[in-house]
Amino acid sequence: MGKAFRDRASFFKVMMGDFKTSLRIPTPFKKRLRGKLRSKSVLRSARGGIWHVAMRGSDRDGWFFQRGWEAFVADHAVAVGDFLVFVFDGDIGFDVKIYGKNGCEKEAVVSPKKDPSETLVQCLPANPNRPSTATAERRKQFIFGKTSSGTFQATRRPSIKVERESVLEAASSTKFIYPHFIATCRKSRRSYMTIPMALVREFGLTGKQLVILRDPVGSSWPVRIASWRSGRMVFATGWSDFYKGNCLEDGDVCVFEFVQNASLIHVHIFRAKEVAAEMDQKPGECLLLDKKRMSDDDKRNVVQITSSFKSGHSNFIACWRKSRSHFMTVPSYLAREHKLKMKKQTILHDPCGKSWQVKIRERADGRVVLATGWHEFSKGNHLKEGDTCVFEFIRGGNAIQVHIYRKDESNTTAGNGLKEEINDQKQTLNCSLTLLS
DNA sequence: TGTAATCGAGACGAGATAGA
DNA sequence: TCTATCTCGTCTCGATTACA
Repeated sequence: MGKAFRDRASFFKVMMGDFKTSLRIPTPFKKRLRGKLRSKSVLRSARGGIWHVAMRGSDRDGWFFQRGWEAFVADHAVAVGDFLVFVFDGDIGFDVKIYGKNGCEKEAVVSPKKDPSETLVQCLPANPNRPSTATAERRKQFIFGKTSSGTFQATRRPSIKVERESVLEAASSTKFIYPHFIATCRKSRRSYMTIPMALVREFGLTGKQLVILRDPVGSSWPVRIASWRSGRMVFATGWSDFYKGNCLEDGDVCVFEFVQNASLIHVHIFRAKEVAAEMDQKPGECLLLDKKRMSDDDKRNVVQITSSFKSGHSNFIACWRKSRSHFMTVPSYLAREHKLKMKKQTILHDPCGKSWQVKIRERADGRVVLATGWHEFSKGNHLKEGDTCVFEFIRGGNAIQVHIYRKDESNTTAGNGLKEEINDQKQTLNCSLTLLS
């Protein structure tokens, strides 16, 4: 067990009176840390999310958590009589533990607030010129793809359950200040955790032997970094202690946030069971292809779509590119699920209702692609670089409804009631295309 | 224009090995 | 014997290149 909660500056507050809009910081605490506290601070809850709060006030009238505090209160259902412990991390903010009136620690009620404009953008693509880093993220997307049957069918991962998609989404949607990577815990990896090569290169980890992992409750865990013969770098000795000490389970998602130039790594934990319970009523979401290759605009565009697009059918999203002008790869598990290899051809329905016959080809490496006919579909629907297509398998997979989200149109709606506008976008698009034709 | 082959990189499961 | 650590082979994809 590493450095514990009690070893850092901290204070506690019992929630009384008008605590929902602002919270007074004890004056002695403020004086003690004079110069160390920032006007913009962050609160980290035990479940791993981050809330940004502004610190306002004066030495005469006292200092308060204000803007942003209200959201923290709401997200954690903080109530009168709750007991909160704030532990200063010595840098940017506080780790917060919340105890209810029954004396037990409370869990967060909802996921940290999402900001579609920033989601996905802060995950570190260490070197955008290297396709391999995109591959890593891309693979995660495929691994967590959803089928209409609600289970995953990746060949090598037959037992993965649907909650993993949710917990990964919750982790991906949370804002983090520093470069970070996201990894799913598995029993088979309880004794080590692979570090993406992008981060290894970015932080020069090859020369490092020890890092400190800080868990959500503020405990520090020294973990050795091992370099394997394959070139892979992993959290080795010490990781299993962290795994057990934080009661990690198969499917839980950890976000490793590299602070202080990677000598200290904050680990945010998203428990699969908890997130799955929250997401129970959330219908199937889309599978996104190779988001790391996208521009920031495209990412924002797609995030808006994924947050608004709901379907009971299996589906996937792809950004249109010149390299995909002649064929479009279908994720392998969806191809298997709908037996596309046997079908040889399928029907694409565009947003105008027009049908396009497209041949299905199996490439030598086993990949299934939309081939002859796809190019005509692209031209006929005026697809351009950056446009986003959602492929929804309908009629038992015998046809595919293609929803098109124009890059230009999406950009113009950014920031203004996005969800409602995106929901209406299909209709707008249908009208504009009807006019064009 | 359309299709196929190849490459590179990393995730992952399974199994081997080392050590307590 | 059990657990931790390490290695290997398989799988996946987009990009690139070659060819018809």
